[in-house]
Amino acid sequence: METTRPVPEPTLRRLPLYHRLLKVVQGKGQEHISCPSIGDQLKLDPTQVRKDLQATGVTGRPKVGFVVDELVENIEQFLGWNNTKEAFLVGAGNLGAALLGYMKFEQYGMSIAAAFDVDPAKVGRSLRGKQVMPLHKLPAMARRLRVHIGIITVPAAAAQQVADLMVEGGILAIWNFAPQRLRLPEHIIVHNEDLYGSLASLSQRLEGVLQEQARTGQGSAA
Amino acid sequence: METTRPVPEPTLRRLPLYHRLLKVVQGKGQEHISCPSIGDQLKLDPTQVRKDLQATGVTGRPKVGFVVDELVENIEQFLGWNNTKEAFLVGAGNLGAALLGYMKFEQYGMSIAAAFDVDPAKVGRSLRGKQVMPLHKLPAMARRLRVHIGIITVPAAAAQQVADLMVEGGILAIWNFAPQRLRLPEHIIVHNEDLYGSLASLSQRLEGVLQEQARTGQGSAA
DNA sequence: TAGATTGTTAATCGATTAACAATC
DNA sequence: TAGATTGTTAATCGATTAACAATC
Repeated sequence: METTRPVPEPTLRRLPLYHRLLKVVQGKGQEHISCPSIGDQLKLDPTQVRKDLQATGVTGRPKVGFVVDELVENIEQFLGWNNTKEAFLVGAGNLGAALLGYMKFEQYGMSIAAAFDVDPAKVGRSLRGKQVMPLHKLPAMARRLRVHIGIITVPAAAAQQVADLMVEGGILAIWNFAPQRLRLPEHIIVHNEDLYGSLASLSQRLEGVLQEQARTGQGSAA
Repeated sequence: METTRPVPEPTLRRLPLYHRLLKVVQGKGQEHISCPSIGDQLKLDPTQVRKDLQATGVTGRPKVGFVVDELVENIEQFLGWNNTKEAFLVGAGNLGAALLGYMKFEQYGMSIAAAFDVDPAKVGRSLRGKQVMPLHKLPAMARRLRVHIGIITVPAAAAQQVADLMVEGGILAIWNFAPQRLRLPEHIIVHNEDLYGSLASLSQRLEGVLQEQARTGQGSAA
């Protein structure tokens, strides 16, 4: 029995990028598109684009390229954007509020069903149109509503405890925005967003450029 | 002349993780720590931990490990957390407000000096204690204050235009939260945060698990 | 000393990129 | 047809992991 190799993480992350471009192209009424053309617009290697698209199951025609409508449909299908999954968000602070309100996750296959918090001042009210429930109710509600995604936007110190409650509620995938690695059962899927790591990398690279400038004496005179 | 190899991106992203753990360890009064111990607590390979730490320039002692204080100091030094860099944030919406207020970036070497927006209703007011300025003033202010970091939290459609203004202002590093790839001069450092890509990956993996469950018939009965 | 841990070199692994025949 | 593009296999590249002598 052949074990189907999982689709590479980088590919999964690029698919929404293609989707966005394709929607624009679709809006212009263009029917076909080639990998070199996509690669050119997105600054990606054409071969890489082709491999990524093939992961979704589409096939193209030499000389012509791929059918735009088909590509859009396949990506949506492949990423499960058609059957929306429900999520619970824990931590109704600034970041939590931003995720609740700003992002149009519904288009991307996820709907945040409710928010949770321990702060009595927040519980019971509604935030960006979503009810804020007391945290201790999460496990029971997650089981009852069969919610499988948990979003953590609490301070680092509280993250592990929240994650434990999510697991107790049968949640299978956790999107963790707290700067804290979680200890979880093997089968749980975790994505650590880790903004500090991202910032660290950006700032270290910048440090290098600035020192280079200082050394060669080319200041901010552009 | 030997060209010093740049530190791998994944290493840079892990350094804040070590730092956080080390601060905890430091708080407990522990003086030394070994790579196997760090790896154990962070679920990372000990050799990887050693390589990462070596990138910052520290050396350890066999059998004993590394001096905690020295590690903390070296990481902070290496990531440039000691001399704080100033940043401008553009897009005073939900996410922008969250980044302005929630995150304690100051501890991590970055301070957001001001926010910008095109919305007259937002301009002139202050948000989370920071002034919101009209966008068109960004280039001149960035040059005058020698701000080198730009944070983009505007809708995708406006992102490129904002990026162009940043470049005009001499900004060297862009932290982009808009789901839009930017066309920039070669020397500009960009980090795309791309939450949709992250979500896509999470949800596709979950899809796989759910289908597996459906196939083998083990429902949510834990 | 014995044994854990470092520093370093080699092997593995996975993703990106290059090469090229097949095809429309 | 000629030539661009696909599909696929091979080469490259970089990061992770393994192996092992040096050392405290």
